[in-house]
Amino acid sequence: MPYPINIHSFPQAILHLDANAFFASVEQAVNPELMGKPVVVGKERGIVTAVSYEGKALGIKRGMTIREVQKKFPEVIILNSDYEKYSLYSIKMFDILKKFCPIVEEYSIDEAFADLQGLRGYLHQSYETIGLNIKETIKRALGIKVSIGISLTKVLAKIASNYKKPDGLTLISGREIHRYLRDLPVSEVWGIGPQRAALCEKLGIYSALDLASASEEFIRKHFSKPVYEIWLELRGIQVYPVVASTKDQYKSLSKALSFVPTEDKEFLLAQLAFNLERACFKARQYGLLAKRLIVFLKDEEFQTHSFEIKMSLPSAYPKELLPLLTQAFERLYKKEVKFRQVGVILADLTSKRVFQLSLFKRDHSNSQGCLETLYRSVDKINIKYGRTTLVHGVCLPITKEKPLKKGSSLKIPLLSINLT
DNA sequence: TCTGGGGTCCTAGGACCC
DNA sequence: TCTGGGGTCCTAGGACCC
Repeated sequence: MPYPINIHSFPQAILHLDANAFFASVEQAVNPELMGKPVVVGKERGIVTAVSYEGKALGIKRGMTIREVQKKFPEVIILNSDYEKYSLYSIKMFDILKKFCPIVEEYSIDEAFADLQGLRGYLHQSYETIGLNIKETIKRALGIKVSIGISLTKVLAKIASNYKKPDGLTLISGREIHRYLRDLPVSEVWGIGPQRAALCEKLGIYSALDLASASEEFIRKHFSKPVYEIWLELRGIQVYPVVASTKDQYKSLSKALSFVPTEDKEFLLAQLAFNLERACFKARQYGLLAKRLIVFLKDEEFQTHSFEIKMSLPSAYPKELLPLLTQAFERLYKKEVKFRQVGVILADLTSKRVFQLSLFKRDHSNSQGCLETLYRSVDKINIKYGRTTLVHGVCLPITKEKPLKKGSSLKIPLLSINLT
């Protein structure tokens, strides 16, 4: 396939790799019988989380209910999602990419950026050849098709990888940028969401080229910093570096659940407490402790109301955090307002090991040590018998009448204990 | 004591992404 | 996709301090 591109005009180059319909592709790769057939993942949630290209061709989209798919397309193969399997494939895929270019940023489970600058000379290959080799190696080793885009900046590389979707390879050189931006709606540029797109339209900017051609003065006058940076990237000026790092370190960690809007105070607090349990559980699994706790409620108009509490000692233990959660909730709750979602964020996360080695040296005689021991046992039981076997009593009213939104399946705790 | 200007830090809320 | 869940980063405004 010809790529009529002057690859010698690259002063710098960034590659974006995007696995196509990743979860469904992995399932097809694992089970060759599924190859070429419409496959849908997300059975356990009742909602389509991923669709193979054969399924997309039928008109199946993300977010559809599984029931609807079964009814309309009985031939479709419907599977539970298996994150561990996908993570494994993700790691293998990125490992291959790293063999070609050492500087790789794992952006999400199925996307990565790589800095190609200087590699052309080093590998004695054109960027196009490098891209093709990466694609072929991944296809051969893993049975997965990916799309690759190569251009001057991250934003342009994103546009390039998106240009030809299943199994594509697109290079955008400096002198060709305008050709790719001309027919691209500004709302499809990475970083331009509904709000910024609406502002663009108001200012007479419709295509990505309109945005890129605006003057610096105009951009600075009407837009915020992120849009200014996108503007630079569209013009081929690198703003966002490729940060080589594995994406396994969280800066924050959150849990939230939506329900039919209610002002039931006991119910809302129970939901919050349950979210806190889940967030803390996850933090403990990663060996993390939080220095800040943020509690938020979303009202019927989708406005969020949040309150932040700083902990004197980092924690991932509901026993310690529940009183703080309750305080925060009291400040945010208004009895005349209905809320549709509540959640917690654990922020300023630090590694448990580092914290303990420096301060406590695994001393179990202090309260933190006791809590850690206690929760280690709780976690063992919950892992063995289900995540909500042991929870704090305050969570129990989540089982109250409030019907949950479609598709959500909340497991009801078997047992609650008062951890003292 | 008042006025003014300017810097930094913090926090609640927004916007966006996958 | 009339809006699910889990992340990151930015910003406006207040508090506080010279």
